[in-house]
Formats: sequence, structure tokens, C-alpha cells
Amino acid sequence: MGKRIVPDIVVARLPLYLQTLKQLQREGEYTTSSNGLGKRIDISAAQIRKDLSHFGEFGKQGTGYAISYLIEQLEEILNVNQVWDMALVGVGFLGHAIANFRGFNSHGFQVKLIFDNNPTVIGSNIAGFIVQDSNKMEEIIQEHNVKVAMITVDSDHAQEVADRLVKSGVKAILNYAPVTIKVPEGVQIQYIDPIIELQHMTYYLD
Amino acid sequence: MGKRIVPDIVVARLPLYLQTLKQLQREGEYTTSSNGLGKRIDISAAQIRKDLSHFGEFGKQGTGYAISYLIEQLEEILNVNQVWDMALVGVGFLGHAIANFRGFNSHGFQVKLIFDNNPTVIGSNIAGFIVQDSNKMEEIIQEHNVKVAMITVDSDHAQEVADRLVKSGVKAILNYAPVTIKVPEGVQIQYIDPIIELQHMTYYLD
DNA sequence: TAGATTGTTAATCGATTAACAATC
DNA sequence: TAGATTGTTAATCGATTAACAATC
Repeated sequence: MGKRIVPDIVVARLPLYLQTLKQLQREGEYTTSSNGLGKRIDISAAQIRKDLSHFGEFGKQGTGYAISYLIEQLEEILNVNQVWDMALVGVGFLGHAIANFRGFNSHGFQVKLIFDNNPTVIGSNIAGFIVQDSNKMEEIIQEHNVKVAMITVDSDHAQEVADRLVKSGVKAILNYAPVTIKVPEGVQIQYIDPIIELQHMTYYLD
Repeated sequence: MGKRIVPDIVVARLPLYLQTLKQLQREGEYTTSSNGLGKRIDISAAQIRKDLSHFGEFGKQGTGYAISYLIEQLEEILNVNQVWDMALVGVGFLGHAIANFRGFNSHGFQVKLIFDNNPTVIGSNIAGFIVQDSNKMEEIIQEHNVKVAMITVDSDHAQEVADRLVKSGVKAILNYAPVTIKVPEGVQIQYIDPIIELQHMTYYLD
């Protein structure tokens, strides 16, 4: 049943739908419609229905979607009806912030391993984790069967770290370093880069 | 001379081109081609040429693009041939990391003001800035004529903070809170949300 | 000059939207 | 039942790619 047939641009919107449905649930709502959901996030009702239709029929004519059911379904589709252990490589200020971030837990993720190559931080305790030596990345990640990682090292080391993560069996990398990284087919990569986003916006300013 | 006529999806790629050109420059290159640039970032040569053609003619047949010239031009197009002062609202771990981030400076941005509503941090020094009281946001931001802001408060307060930023004259908001925010026409908003990116990737994992 | 690469046009491909029968 | 809203089809719209004359 080919995942391949769903356009990636559709997949990319699902987490936003999930986030918004959870928000609606927190607000005490039990049902919503493609229209109601779309209004929240400035996406057309037609697009939401079309996107969801790639995966099944989750709504009812006349009444819309049961929020808790649609959340369950999206969590299953996105494979976050489980908790993914994550490795974090690099403990500067940003690594610290991520290690201490409380938001992962209820959304399918948790930090499990932290690495750095700086002897003065290796062995120290960050957010309850002992920082491990980067040199032992491969064995430790394999041992813990970690498939998801975040890179918060500087640009010059990001590709090298990514290569080692891939060797360790990591299949999804969230890269915070401001540089494009090459990964083999079958390994996912996404970027978080505030400067890219800021420059995108300043285009529209005078 | 309508900025309107350039598709936003094209604009969104320009910062990536700029980033990559700077990288090439650091590596000692003086020229590149649509092909060479494209290979770095997995974008087709045709697309790069098409994108750039919206703004002018920056290359030479036979030889490609002079990197320093194209950097200059892109910086001008993106309005980052100047330094934008930024306000940062919310000083948790993430706010701390952003306040201390060295990477903004050479790319057109600098943190100028930091706000929080927590009495125990107001007045304290973070990365050389005195944390100001959120209650004085409007007047202080106006006084400093700040047009760009980053939100690192929790989800429940993000919309309220955004509203106040807009009132203060801010025209571009980078929101780190995991919630969609409504802003008026003419105000730019972009999101940074690791969970969205992670869930996008886990779709492809088993 | 010959080779390389641009900027641009036209063709292709893909994504979004509008419309509506089905039905809760 | 009447009103609302789904899932889906077909039409529209927009983005990407291929191809090539121009020319450095």
C-alpha cells in the first residue's frame, strides 16, 4: 500500500492538522469540520478534505470530524502513536534548550542520548542526561537503537556528524546547523534555520 | 514594479541560495553556475535560473555567476544589506539560546530588545541585555523602531504577544510557539516548530 | 574558435479549487 | 425532514522542467 503515492507536500501538512486538532481538543471541542479546521490555519476546506482523503474516510457528512478519532488516525499515519527516542549532538546554548524542552513528550518524541566532542562538557549532566563522547556515537546509538537525531553542532561539523549518525542507523535527522546536508536515499532530513525564515520575511519589508 | 508578481515559493528559496553562495565563498570559490549551485542543495539548474530571472540578469553565458556579485544582489533583494534590530519575547531556555546566538549578525539581524513577564527575570542581564517588562513592550519597541520580533513564549500566550507586537509596529514575526497565529495583512509571520518537522519525517519511518 | 552556460519560452507536470452527489 | 458537510471528480491554476538560441 504505497506511501509513495501521497505527495510529500500533503504529508508535510498533516502535523499541522494534528497540532491544531489537539489545540481544539484542549479548548474543549469534540468535533470540527474541514471548514472550521481550515479557518484556524488558513487552509481551504477543500484542501483539508483532499489531503485526508489520501489516507481514508475520517468524517461524517453533516457533522464533520470527531476530533479525538481524527487525532488517533493522524498519529497512526505519522507513526507518532509511539515514542521515538532521539539523540542530540552538540550542547551549546541551543542543545541545552532542546535538551530541556518539555514539549516533545506528548507528541511522539523524547531525548534519550546527548553527545558532544568537548572534553569539558563530556560527562556533565544536562537535563538529567550524562553527555557522552561523540567518538562513541556509533556504538551507543546502535546499542540504544535510536532512529531519530538532532544536530546542533556548528556548520563546519554538521555533515560529518550526519554521516556518522547515518552509519549508526539513524533514519531521520533534524538539522539546526545553517548548511545543507547530504544524506543517502531512505534517510530523512529536515532543517530548522531562523535566518532563512527571517530573510524570507524581510523580502516583504522596506 | 510589483513585488507581488514574484511567487512566494520563489522568494522562500532565495535565502537558501544566499546561504549556499556564502558557503561557497568561504570555501574560496569565486564563481559558480546554476548547475554547481543546484547540486549543493538538490535544486535543478533550470529552477535556479528561473528563480533568479524574476529579479534580473546576474550571470554570464559560458562562465556562470560571480559569487560575490550574486551575494550582493540577493542581499539587496532580501533587504538584508542592512541590519534589522529584533525584539525577543520570552526568556526560557530557548530565549536564552537565541539571545546568545552568534549567527544573526553577519546575515542582517541582531537582537536588540528582550522582554519577559516574569518578575524574577525582569531586570536581569541576558547576553548583555537587560530583560524588560512585557508590559512596556509597546512603548519600548516603538521607541526603538523595531520591526522584527521573535516569540518564544508558551502557546497560550503567543497570540496575545503577537497582537501586542503588531500594535507596536512590528512587521515580521518569527514564532517558536507551537500554535498558528493570526496577523493582519501586511504583517509577515513564519514558524519554527521542531515537532512539526519531526512528525513529517516519522511518516516515512516504520 | 569551441565549449560552456545563461535567460527565456513552451511543454509538462502537479497541486489547488470549485462543484456536487451522497448521506449523516 | 432540512441543513450541513463529507469524499471525490473535473476544471483551473501554478510551478517545474526541457530545450535552445544567444553569447561570453
